[in-house]
Amino acid sequence: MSQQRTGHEAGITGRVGAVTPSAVLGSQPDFPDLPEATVARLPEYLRALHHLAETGHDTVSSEGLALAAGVNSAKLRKDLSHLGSYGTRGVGYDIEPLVGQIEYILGLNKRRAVALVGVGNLGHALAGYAGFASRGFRIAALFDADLTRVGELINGIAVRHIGDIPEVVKSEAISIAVLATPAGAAQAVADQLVAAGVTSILNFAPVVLNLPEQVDVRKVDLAVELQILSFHEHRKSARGAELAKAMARGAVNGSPVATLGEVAA
Amino acid sequence: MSQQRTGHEAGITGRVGAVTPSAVLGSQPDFPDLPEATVARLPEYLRALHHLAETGHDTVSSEGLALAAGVNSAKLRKDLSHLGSYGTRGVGYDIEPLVGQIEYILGLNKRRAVALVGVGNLGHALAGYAGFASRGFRIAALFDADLTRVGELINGIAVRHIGDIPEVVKSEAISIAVLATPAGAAQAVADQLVAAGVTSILNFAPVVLNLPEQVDVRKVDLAVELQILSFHEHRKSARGAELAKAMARGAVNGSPVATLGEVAA
DNA sequence: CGCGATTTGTGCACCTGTTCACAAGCGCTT
DNA sequence: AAGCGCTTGTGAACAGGTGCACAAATCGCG
Ligand SMILES: NC(=O)c1ccc[n+]([C@@H]2O[C@H](COP(=O)([O-])OP(=O)(O)OC[C@H]3O[C@@H](n4cnc5c(N)ncnc54)[C@H](O)[C@@H]3O)[C@@H](O)[C@H]2O)c1
Ligand SMILES: NC(=O)c1ccc[n+]([C@@H]2O[C@H](COP(=O)([O-])OP(=O)(O)OC[C@H]3O[C@@H](n4cnc5c(N)ncnc54)[C@H](O)[C@@H]3O)[C@@H](O)[C@H]2O)c1
Repeated sequence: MSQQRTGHEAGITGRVGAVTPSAVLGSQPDFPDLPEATVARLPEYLRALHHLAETGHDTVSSEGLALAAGVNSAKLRKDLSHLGSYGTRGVGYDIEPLVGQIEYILGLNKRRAVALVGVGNLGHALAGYAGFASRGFRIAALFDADLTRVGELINGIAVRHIGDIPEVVKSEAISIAVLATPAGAAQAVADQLVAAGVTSILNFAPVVLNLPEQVDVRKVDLAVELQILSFHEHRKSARGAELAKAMARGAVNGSPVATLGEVAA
Repeated sequence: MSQQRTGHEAGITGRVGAVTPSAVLGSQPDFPDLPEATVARLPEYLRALHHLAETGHDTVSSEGLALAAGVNSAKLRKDLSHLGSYGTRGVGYDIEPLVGQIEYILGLNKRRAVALVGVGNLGHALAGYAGFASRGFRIAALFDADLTRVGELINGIAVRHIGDIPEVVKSEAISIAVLATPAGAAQAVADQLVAAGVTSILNFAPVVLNLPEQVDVRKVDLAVELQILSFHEHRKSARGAELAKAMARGAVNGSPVATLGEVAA
C-alpha cells in the first residue's frame, strides 16, 4: 500500500486559522489559514526535505517530493500553494527556503520546550529518543509521581516530582507536554498540567482526556493502530475465503469466467 | 479541545470493503463495507465499552458512549448502524453483544500473533507493554540484528536474529509486524518481513516505506505529532499577538468596541 | 529570440465524511 | 390499551478533502 496511513483520520474539521477572533484579524499574510489535513502532512514534507537536503539536493519537483513523502503530487502542490509560492514552474521547489517556510509555519524556529510526565517503561524510551532533539524539541523536564524515581538522571536530565509541575512549567515556559502515565492517572495529571499553563498535550495513555476547549490534545494508541491493522487482516482473509468459495461455485457451475463477467457487468 | 485527534487525517479514501474482487462477492452480510473513518473509530468505542462493562454497566446510550469515546453522538450512531442494529430505541445499546460484534469485525476473536523487530530503546518498551496482550494481541516473536542482543529474554520471550524471520513468521503464522528499527534499516527489514509473509506493518521509524499494494502500513511518528501541536501553539500565540495589536489599534482610535463590532458585521 | 520541454498552481468535479433534525420504535406508566 | 418520554437509525444538506487536467510560467537550447 503506497499511500500510507499516518494517524488522525477522525474528527478533523474546519480550517485551522478560522478561530474565534478571526473576524478582527482576517487571515494574516504571515499566518495563512491552513486546512487541518495540510497541517498534518507538513511534518512529513519537512522530514523528506531534510533528507533530500542531506543527500545533496538543492531543488526537488512536486513529483519527487511527493514520492519521498508518500502522497500524490497534486495534493502536495496544493498543500504547498497554501504556504505561498515557493516553486518555480519548469524547475521545482528550492529546498532551503521551503524548509524555512515550513519550519516557520510549524513554529519550529525556536526550539520548543517539552515536558514528559510518567517516566516508566515507555517514558524512559521517549526520554532517550534522539529524534526529539533533532526535530525541533527540547525535553525541558521529566516528571514522575514515584518518589523512588525522582532524582534519577535520564539522558542528563533529572526526574522531578509532579508536585513541581507548576513551578517548572512556568520557569521553563513549557507549553507542550507528553503524557506517559498509566491510564488511571492521566486525567488528573493532564488537569495539573493545564492548570500550570500547558496548552498542548500528546497523550499515550488509552483514555479520552476531558480538557478545556483551548487545549490541543493528540492521542497515540498502539493498540488502536494494531486493531485497525487487524481489521484489514480480517477483511483480507474474509474476502479471500469468499473469493475461493465463489470460484468453487463457478467451477462447479461449469463456466466460472462467464459468471464473473456477468456479475461484474 | 473535547474533540480529540487520534491519528491518520491524511490519505484516507474509499470504502474499505470495495476491493478488487467485490463484484463477485457483493458486500457480505457478515462483513459489511465500512467507511475507513468508521474503522478507525471502532477501537476507541471498544475500549470505552470495555471500560463501561468493567464499571458495571449493561447498556449505554449513544450519548453516553460518545462521551466516553470522545466523539459526537450522531457520528457514533451512524458508525454503529454500519455494523447492523445493536441498539434498542428508547433504551440504548446492549454492551455485551456490541463488544462481541466490534471484536468480530476487528478480527479480534482469535488473538493475533505479532512480531516486533528492533529491540532497542523503544522496542524494549513495546515488548514489555501489557496493553498489547490485554487488547487482543500476542507478541509471538522479537527480532534484532544485533548479535549481542540475540538470546536476551524480554518478558519471557527470547530475542531472535532477523535471519530467522522467514522461519518464525511461517511457523507462528504471523501476519502483523511492528517495526522499531532505526530509519536506515526500516525499508530493508520491511522487505524481509513482507517476503516472509507479513501483510500488515506498524512502522515507528520516520521513513516512508515502499511496499506492495496489498500490504497495509500504518505509521506512528512522535515528532510529527509534536510538530502538529507546535503548529497549533504557534497559531495560538500569533493570533494572540495580532489580537492584542488589533485591540491596541482600536483603543488608540478611541472606539475599540465599535471597531470590533463593525469589522465583525 | 523564439520554441519546446518541463513543472507549477489551480479550477472543477467528485467523493467521503460530518452533522442536523426528525420519524420510527421501544418500554414504562397509568 | 393508549399515551408519553426517551433513544435509535437515517435522509438530506453541508463541509472538507482529493485528484484530474490544463493553462500559465519558466528554463534551456538551438
Ligand atoms: N509501554 C508501551 O510500549 C506503551 C505503548 C503504548 C501506550 N502505553 C501507555 O503509556 C502509559 C505508560 O506505559 P508504561 O508501560 O510506561 O507504564 P509504566 O507503569 O511502566 O510507567 C508509568 C509511569 O508513570 C508513573 N506515574 C504513575 N502515576 C503517576 C502520576 N500520577 N503522575 C506522574 N507519574 C505517574 C509511574 O511511576 C511510572 O513511572 C500507559 O498509559 C500505557 O498504556 C505504553
Ligand atoms: N525511542 C523512542 O522513543 C522513539 C520514538 C519515536 C520513534 N522512534 C523510532 O523508532 C526507531 C527505534 O528507536 P530506538 O530509540 O529504539 O532506537 P535504538 O537504536 O535504541 O534501537 C534500534 C534497534 O534496532 C536494531 N536494529 C538495527 N538494525 C536492524 C536491522 N536491520 N534489523 C533488525 N534490528 C535492527 C538495533 O540493534 C537496536 O536494537 C527509530 O527509527 C526511531 O526513530 C523512537
